[in-house]
Amino acid sequence: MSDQITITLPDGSTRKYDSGVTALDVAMSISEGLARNVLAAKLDGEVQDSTLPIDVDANLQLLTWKDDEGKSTMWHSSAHLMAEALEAIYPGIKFGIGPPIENGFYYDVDFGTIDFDADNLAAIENKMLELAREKNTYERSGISKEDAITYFKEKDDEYKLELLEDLEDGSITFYKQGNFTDLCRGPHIPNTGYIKAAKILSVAGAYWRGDEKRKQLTRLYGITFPKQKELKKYLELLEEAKKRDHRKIGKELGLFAFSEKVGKGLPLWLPKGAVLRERLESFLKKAQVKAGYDQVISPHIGGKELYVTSGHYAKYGEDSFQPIQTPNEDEEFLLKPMNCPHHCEIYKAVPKSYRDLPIRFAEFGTVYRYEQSGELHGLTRVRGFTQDDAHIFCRPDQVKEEFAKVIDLVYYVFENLGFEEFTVQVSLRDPNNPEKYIGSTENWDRAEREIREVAEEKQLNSVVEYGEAAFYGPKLDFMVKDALGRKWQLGTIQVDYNLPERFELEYTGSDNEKHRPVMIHRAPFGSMERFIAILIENTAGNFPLWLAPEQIAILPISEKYHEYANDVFSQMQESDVRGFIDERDEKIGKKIRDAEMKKIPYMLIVGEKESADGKVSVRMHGQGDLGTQSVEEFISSFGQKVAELIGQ
RNA sequence: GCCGACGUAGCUCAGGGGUAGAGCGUUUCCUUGGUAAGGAAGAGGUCGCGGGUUCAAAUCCCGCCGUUGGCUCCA
Repeated sequence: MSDQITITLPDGSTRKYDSGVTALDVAMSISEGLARNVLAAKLDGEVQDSTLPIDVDANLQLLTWKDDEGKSTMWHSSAHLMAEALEAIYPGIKFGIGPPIENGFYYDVDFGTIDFDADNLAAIENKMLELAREKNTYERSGISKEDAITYFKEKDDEYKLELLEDLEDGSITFYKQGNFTDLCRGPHIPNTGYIKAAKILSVAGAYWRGDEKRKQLTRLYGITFPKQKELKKYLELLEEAKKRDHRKIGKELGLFAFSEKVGKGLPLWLPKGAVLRERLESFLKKAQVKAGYDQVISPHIGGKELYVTSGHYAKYGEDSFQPIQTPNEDEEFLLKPMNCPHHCEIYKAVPKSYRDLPIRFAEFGTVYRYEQSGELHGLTRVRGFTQDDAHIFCRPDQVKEEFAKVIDLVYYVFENLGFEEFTVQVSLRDPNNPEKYIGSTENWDRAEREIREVAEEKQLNSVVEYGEAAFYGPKLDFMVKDALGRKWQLGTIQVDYNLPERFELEYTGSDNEKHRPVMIHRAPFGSMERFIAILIENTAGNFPLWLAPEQIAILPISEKYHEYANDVFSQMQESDVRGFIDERDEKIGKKIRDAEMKKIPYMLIVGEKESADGKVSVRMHGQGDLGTQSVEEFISSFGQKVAELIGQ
């Protein structure tokens, strides 16, 4: 072993150390402050404990709280700390897994017969901090599989024993801090003292190994910080996020509602919500006309055979709304869960030539799916929703071009609605579960290849997810996060070779032979319900002018100016400006406050001065007084603003 | 569907074994006021629904319904 090794730091500089130096030593040699903040080390790209000796030349990055990997190391260690605290309070409990996650960490716990008090999380937090103050080191040790099994047998922890089954002897490590020892690959922070603030965020059930047939453990979600102040900031951020929740804003602004009598998961659109939705539909319809789509309309139900043919019945029939009976006992209809089978039949209604393709059938089609009750969530997961659906029927040689055009359309939609943060996900088959999918392997391979190629040609920054495909074809999904950080699929584009086969779709080629078209399913919004939910959370209810259900509020100073206010209002209505007059017997300050709370883009104040000069005082939401304008001036500038945003 | 929590006036919420409270909203009256809450009076609830315990249940227990945090699922 050489006595000296060379450490290369991220800035390219090199330093020489004695072999066996630790990352922490290196940090110390740079500055004591740095050493205090080092949570883990990245050695030649591999994250590891900062306290491990280094005995070869290496690239070293010191990970702190500023690095995602630093954070996740600390949260991983925090999961162990929470487990230690839990074990101290509830001796005899068993542990599943306890990984770091995007915001914090969790640990799955089997409390057995112990009565776990979910209302007293503060006791756990306090215990964690008490243990943290002991600055116990996280001690890593290699252990033989046999000894590891013995340890957990003694502890009677069947979960850890099951995890051990999958591990190779010789690669097993334990980490011990204070009184808690865990099977763990690491890495960990040097000691518990780095954890200065802890919060248990929620308690939930979670199936062991994600399998609903197995035991449900109690999952405790938590988060920790190196400073108390940061925890406070994080909790404030969470509070802010909750204020943007579409369920809250939807109620406040009177956009939508639910009714027990109508049924859960079946949203009711109130007048203002309906305007918002109608505006979005017009916007997309217009873009679709330009992109060569034809609007079609199909009924809300379809004969059972339609779905037997499509394969939806075999796949989802059992778990769906059950077939609708008619007085004629042999007849059964299903509430449509998808528009594609109907669109296939529309395609078949008229014989097609290769010259007709591509054909693009678009429909805002309302579909019904019996989602599991526990899954329902505001407008993002419902049982009845409207897809901005379209199906493109094209020749095999047109697939990629058509697919690319749809991507452009999705980007057009997202850009105009200010959706900047989204991820593009290529959703492919689960290679371990081929029975989940219909159709030939060749067709699947082809469809998946085409999607990946287009994604590459379009230079989409996409991630590949296996097992996320639809049962009939792979997808390109556009994913966004809601106010609480949950991921949802909005836009989707799917290549499908299978339904055309099942429905025996054909076109006559230039060779005068019959050929099979390819289908592309696509929905830029995904569903109107989910899209609007995310739009509400993105904008906090401050919709762009062209979408706002109420664009103006006319606020007369007193009753004397109601006549003038009505005069102004009818001029607005003639120019398709949406709004209302606040004729309540209230002072102007009150009317302004209420209009501000309702997030109405423009308030037009009219009183003595304005009525005398044929003007309005314009006040913009969130901005304040903009001064006076003539009614004509306002209308024309307003019209321009709307035109800029919607292009119509 | 599973585990946990919650359900009181239109909304937001307090209360809690002796048959209900606040603020906002709403209604009426006074006020006619110039850029984020004028004043007064009134109406409004079988405390989600159904059982049980009790002299007495909105309050305690059980079931159901709904909402909700997760898990599983998601055409």
